[in-house]
This record gives sequence, C-alpha cells and structure tokens, in this order.
Amino acid sequence: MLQHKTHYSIGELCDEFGVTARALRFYEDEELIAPERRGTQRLYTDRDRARLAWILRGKRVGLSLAEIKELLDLYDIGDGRRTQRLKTVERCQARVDSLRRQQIDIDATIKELEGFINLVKAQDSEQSAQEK
Amino acid sequence: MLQHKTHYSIGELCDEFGVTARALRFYEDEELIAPERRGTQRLYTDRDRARLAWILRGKRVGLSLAEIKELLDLYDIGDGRRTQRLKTVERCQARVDSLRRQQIDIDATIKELEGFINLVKAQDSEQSAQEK
DNA sequence: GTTGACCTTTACGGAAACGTAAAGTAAGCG
DNA sequence: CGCTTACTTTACGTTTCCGTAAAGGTCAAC
Repeated sequence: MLQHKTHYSIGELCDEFGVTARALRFYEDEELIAPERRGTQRLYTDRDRARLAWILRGKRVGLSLAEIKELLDLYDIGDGRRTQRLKTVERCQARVDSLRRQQIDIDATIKELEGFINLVKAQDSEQSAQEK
Repeated sequence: MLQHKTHYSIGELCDEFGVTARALRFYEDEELIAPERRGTQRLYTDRDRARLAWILRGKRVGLSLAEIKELLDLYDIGDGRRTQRLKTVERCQARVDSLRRQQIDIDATIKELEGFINLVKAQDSEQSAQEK
C-alpha cells in the first residue's frame, strides 16, 4: 500500500507550496500552525500540511492572516458548547457572505476588463483595415 | 431635465463613497486620480468619480493600488500605436485570468466553509436531541 | 469681525506580512 | 576531522495604505 509521508521538514513544505521558511515560521509565530519538534527542528504533520494549504488559499482570496487564524480556530472548536457553536456558525456565515460579495465585484471587474479588451481589439482591426 | 452635478468637493466624494479625505489625497499622490483645482481646493469631475469607483472596486477584489493604477493607465491609452495596444490587451488578459483563478479559490473556500457550517449545525441538532 | 465648517500641506506613526542579514547548531559525508 | 547542507533564533529593514496630529487658509454666516 502506497503510504505518503507523515512528517515533513520545513524545507519540504517550502518546496511543495512555494513559500519561504521565513513565512512558515511567521505563521507559527502568529499561531496559525504549531508543528512538533524533534530537538530544535520543526516536524510538520499532515494536519499542519492541510492547515498550510488552507492558509495559502485564504491568502489568495484576500483574507488576512488574522482572519484565517480565526477560521482555523473555529474549525478546531467543533466541540465547545452550544452558544459557542452558534457563534462559530455565525462567524463562518459572515465570511461566506463577504466572499459572495467579493465574487460579485470580481465578476463586474472581469466583465469591465473584457469589455475594454474587446474595444481595443476592435480598434486594432479597424486600423489594420486602414493600413491596407 | 434632471442633470446631476458635474463637480464634487472632496467632502462630497468622501460621503458618497465612504472613504476619508486622506485616502483620496493619497490616491492623488499616487497618481490614480488628478482632480482639477479651483484655487487650492480640489474639484472632482464625473470622470474622477468613475475612476474612484473603479479604484474602490479594485481594492475590494484584492488589487493593489499599483495594479489598479496600471489598469487605469491602460484605459487611458486606448489610442497609442499597435504594439502598445497589443500589450494593453495582454496585460488586461493576464489580470482577467488571475481574477478567474481567484474566483475558483473563493468558490472552494465558500464550499469548505459551508460544509463546515453544516457539520456544526448537524452536531448541534444532535445535541439538542440528546437534551430532550 | 469672529466663529465655524471645510479645505489645504507637511510629516511622523503604525499595522501587516514578510525579507534579509547575522550568527550559531546538528547531522551526514568523505 | 572538516566541510556542506539544512536548520535554528534574533532582530532590524521594507513595502503598502493610509491614520493622525499640527498648523494654517478660505469663505459664508451670524
């Protein structure tokens, strides 16, 4: 059975995700990941790896590290008591709503850019017609 | 005929768009807008107003002011010569592609968050069933 | 004529997200 | 043993996007 590694060094994760070690250590400082240690070296587990993937995607969609941390923390408190869980759902829902609004803005921006692209292209074929 | 204003003070624009005067002056410093002057006061035209709207939406979708400036500048060089226009199209297209990738990331993030929300909700109704 | 609202410039301050240099440790290899 | 490579910590530097005084100009209203 092909079993993938269960532990990664900082360098391995850097290569895999295309980030610097500095960034990983920074995320650790900010408590977004908490790798184990073998002596002084960091040992990242699959869980850390998954969290890192989450972090990076969060960044790509424009979340701040603080926001990402909040969501990751929420993920970890699936247990907690009732009021706690309701708050969790609330916060997540708010984020979803915000992302939805962002989708709309991005849609509009794409459309505007494409409209402009077509305009410039049209102007271009106009001129190449003149140039005959 | 109802004709809307053709000039706005800095305060009016601030109120309308919910930004500070500091921000508008900063955008001007960075050459994203260039309002006229009546003496020392800034007079924003409809064009400035439209550019500001563009800037703010750009920000909401995660573009830096530098990126926004580049796109706004491209808008202004619809003329230029052929190679110039081709470059314009290229740069715009790259932005569109990047925004498309961002859409995908946002989609995934939303789905993940909603999955988690449902999970927590399920866990919640489970417990309220137990509590009977 | 002075008060108040709104505007101006200049300039220092500050959070976010790392970059980057400095200096040291730990392990494997010939 | 010395060398290399990968790792460590500490700490100051950098960029972006403004916030926040400080100090003053302008113009209408009372």
